[in-house]
Amino acid sequence: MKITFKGDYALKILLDLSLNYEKGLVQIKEISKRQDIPVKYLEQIILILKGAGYVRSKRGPVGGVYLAKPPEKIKVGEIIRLMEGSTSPISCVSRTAPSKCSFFRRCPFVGLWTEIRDFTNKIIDGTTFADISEKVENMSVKSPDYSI
Amino acid sequence: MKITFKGDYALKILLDLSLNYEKGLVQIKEISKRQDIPVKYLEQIILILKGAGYVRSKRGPVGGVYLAKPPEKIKVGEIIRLMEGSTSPISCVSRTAPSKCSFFRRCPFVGLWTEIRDFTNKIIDGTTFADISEKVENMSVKSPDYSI
DNA sequence: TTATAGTATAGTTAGTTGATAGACAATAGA
DNA sequence: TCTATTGTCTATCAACTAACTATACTATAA
Repeated sequence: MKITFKGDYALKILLDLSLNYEKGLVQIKEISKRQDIPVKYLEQIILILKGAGYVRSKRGPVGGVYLAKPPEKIKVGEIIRLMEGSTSPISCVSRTAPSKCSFFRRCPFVGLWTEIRDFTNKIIDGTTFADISEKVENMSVKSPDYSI
Repeated sequence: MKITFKGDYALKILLDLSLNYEKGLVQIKEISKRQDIPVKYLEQIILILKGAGYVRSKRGPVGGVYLAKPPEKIKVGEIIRLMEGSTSPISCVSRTAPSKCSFFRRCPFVGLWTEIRDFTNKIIDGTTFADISEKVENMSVKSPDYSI
């Protein structure tokens, strides 16, 4: 698994929205500033998140975006797969988009890739944005200037 | 960690040389055929492996390439890092080529990336080409047409 | 001397990443 | 209704990477 800026940005956006889940609407501009993401690029990512049902929005003045479901219902893994595709180290062991390899049936490396894939999935699917938010809040107690 | 064709090819090359460790010289052409790797691309990979000290060669007729050290002294992880670079899912937690992130000190995602990085390293550094060769040999007993 | 086999480096093509630009659509409030 | 504000949509682009492909060169055994 490789996380690019796109995936990293998406995670930061969802975390920002999670931390503001009770408040409601948040403006794209604000997220851009807080998370240091180019606003025009951020807009595109928001559209993907909207299309996948994680975010809803309201246009016009006092408009903004907000989470479509509670943070505890959104796994980090879902967002990574949405933005980056398969989490497998190599496509022959991908569950979401497998590719054929003539050696597959008897490839001596497959065991390694499968172990790594399974562990990775366990970690990222075992963490929700509620867990991540909680971490942030715990950090904020100790250092109140936390701004993410 | 993402394994591309380059890395995948390199692993297959080293496995081929490991299986032929006792025999000695192996021609690039032969490896190309057995492992189904474009010969010109394979040559480039061999040069990288040579430069890093894993392979030695002899030119001219009856020339060829061979392993510079025994298979049990070569970890899969070394080759992956040589060909693909860092094994970290994201550069902020890379040990080989770390990058700065303004959120790093208090990023709530870092824990996930670190766990994945450490597990990945454990797997690929805990396996040598002797282990992989052994797997192949065990497979071959059951299905003698194994050609990798 | 010549065929053989590795060495070295420079292209090439297609696709991806990380943006930027600009026109458009909805809506709250004057 | 007009206008400023905010999100929506599509196009474009430069830089980079992956995976080859091409070509000239060097060493060596017979």
